[in-house]
Amino acid sequence: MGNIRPPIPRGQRHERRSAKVPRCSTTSGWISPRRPQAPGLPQPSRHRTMSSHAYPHRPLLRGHRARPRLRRHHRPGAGGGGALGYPRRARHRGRRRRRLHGGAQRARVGPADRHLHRPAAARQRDAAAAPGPGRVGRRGPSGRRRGPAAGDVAAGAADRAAGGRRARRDRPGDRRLTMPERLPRQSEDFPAWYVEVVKQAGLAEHGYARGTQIIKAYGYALWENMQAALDRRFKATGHENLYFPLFIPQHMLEREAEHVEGFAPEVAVVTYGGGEELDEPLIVRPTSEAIIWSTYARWVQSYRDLPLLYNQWCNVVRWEMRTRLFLRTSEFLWQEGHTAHARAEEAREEALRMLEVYREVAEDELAIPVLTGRKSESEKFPGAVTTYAIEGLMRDGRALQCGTSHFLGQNFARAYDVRFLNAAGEQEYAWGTSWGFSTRMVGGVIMAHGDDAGLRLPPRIAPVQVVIVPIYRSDAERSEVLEAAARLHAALSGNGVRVRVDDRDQYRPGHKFNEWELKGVPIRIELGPRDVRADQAVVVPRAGGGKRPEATAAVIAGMAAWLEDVQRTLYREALDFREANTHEAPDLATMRDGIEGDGGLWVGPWCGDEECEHKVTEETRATIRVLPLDDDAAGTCVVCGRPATARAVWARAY
RNA sequence: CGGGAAGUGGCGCAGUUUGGUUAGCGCGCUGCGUUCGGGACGCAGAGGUCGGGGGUUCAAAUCCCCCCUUCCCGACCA
Repeated sequence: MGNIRPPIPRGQRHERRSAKVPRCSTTSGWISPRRPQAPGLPQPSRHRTMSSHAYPHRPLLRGHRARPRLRRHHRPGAGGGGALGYPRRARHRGRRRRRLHGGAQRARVGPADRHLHRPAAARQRDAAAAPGPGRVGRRGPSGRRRGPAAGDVAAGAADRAAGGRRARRDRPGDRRLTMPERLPRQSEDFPAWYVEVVKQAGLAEHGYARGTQIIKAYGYALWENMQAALDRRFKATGHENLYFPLFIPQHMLEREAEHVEGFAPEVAVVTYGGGEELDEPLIVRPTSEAIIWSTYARWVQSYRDLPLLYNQWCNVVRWEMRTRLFLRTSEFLWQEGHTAHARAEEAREEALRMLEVYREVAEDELAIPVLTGRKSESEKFPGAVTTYAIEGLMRDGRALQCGTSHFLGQNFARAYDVRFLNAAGEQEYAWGTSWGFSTRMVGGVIMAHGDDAGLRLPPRIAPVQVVIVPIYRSDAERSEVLEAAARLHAALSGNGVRVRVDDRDQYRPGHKFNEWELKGVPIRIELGPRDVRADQAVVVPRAGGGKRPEATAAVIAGMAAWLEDVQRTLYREALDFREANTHEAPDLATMRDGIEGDGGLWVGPWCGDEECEHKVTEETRATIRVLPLDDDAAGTCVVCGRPATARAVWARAY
């Protein structure tokens, strides 16, 4: 596959550039080009700043052609930082930059950077010089594209028989695709398969700003079904929804030390609004603990005000280095629950209760088996006492964190002064939890279940559960079949099945079969004249079975159960896959080889020392995904041989 | 931030090395017709600031300079 670009209409690309000066601008990091740095916050240095070229707040930035990047740590005396000190990462990057620039105490790094690289034109010349493979199309002698070449027919048939898709490469070794709707094979190039399936199934495409995404109707419908599954469980466990603002005054975020240190590098800040520089920059929320706990301070006086059990559905922004549709985007959608309690045990129970809600939704609704447990110190949420997580295994052998629930202790209550008078008449800090589940899980569903033909969606969350594809030749047949399809549609949808009739005239049935398989619809019904006459339909589940004719009455009566079969099959296959790819780690070397090979989950005793944890990560690029709660800590650490304090599950993760 | 690849109709690309008629091809799209049980075909059409800005030239998609954007790998990352 070549590069995959967001399909930006040229007109719009142009327009974007010549657009009117925006009323406010967002920059990454705590950067304001004309002002001294706001005190107290560390300066992240690893992110790019949007330049004045792309976002021309011209009146304010005139004369600042160079990138308006200010780096606190280039200044003398900045090393001590504010009261909160530096984030580790910022410090590290700082060292690196000083090397590059000969230690110059520069406040602004301008185009000098650029000269370190080869000019784009030169790079393009180099590329042009390299001979590429010839253009390949699936073309017969007549110049037609379609219609497999003679040799392909047998292969295609064999492929289909095996449940796979027809061979789609013209020559061995040619990785290019001839058609936008053909998918790369999952086994050959998983990342390419992922991007293509997301696009071709109509789930999402790239946005216009770096790392953003446009969630299309089909992808959003999938998310809405996940939302519904979560939301009704939140309500059932006593929570209410509310909404806090997108913008958070900068000072608010600074109060919890670990929290700000964890998030500072990936925060976006608004410094201009209404054409003027703001007195106090506004953070675009990366999460809402700061603003919510600030508010809880006003809401809580006595133990009678507790617990507070709130959730919000919203977007958050985190400036990420590398992004992938759904899995890691600069802006994403999620829910964040925030609760406050009078007693520690109660908060701890709440965190575990919501972890269980996440487990249930992942397994019962998304059909993704997950491991539950707590995170190691280095992986936990900044500001939490304990982070719990559910962790799933994707079909490429990498793990995906599917949801997190945090026991916050009194950390945020102390930072934001949330105190209450207890029954004994004493002032006490409240105990907190927070928990989140995001659109990332759309990516999880894709990667946990998808196959070479495309998505396979669990029926409980599939936007379309059943698609009816009518088949006909003449006009008479057409109306006969479409009438029968409409009757079937009415009957199924009357039973609560999400069903659609694909009556598009411009595509033939075969095309529709492939398209709906790509889109992961759990059950397809083929309905032709022969079926109508026999009062039957052909039923084709996306997972777990072949085609079979069924009497119309049976289709109507049996559909709910068949959908459940698909749901079960997907879960079963995912569970079998996980079990086949979960290994006991006897020692570091075995683990390294295994992870290097097929990936998977590697379980082994761990002494609890961060040094051992880092050593494994250095050697294998795997991290501790979870420390299962119920496992005993028998054995000795796979790294150092000391007695274990926990069993750890290791994997390379998304 | 380091390394690599790329920007030409909606999508995928050719053309750039060696500047020169009117910028091509496939898919998709529109209309009509024939088709329709596993990705149909014919005919006719529509659609392009060659990423942006400068420069060189009689002449620039093509040469030079600057800039922007995207993708991949690494570093980084809840």
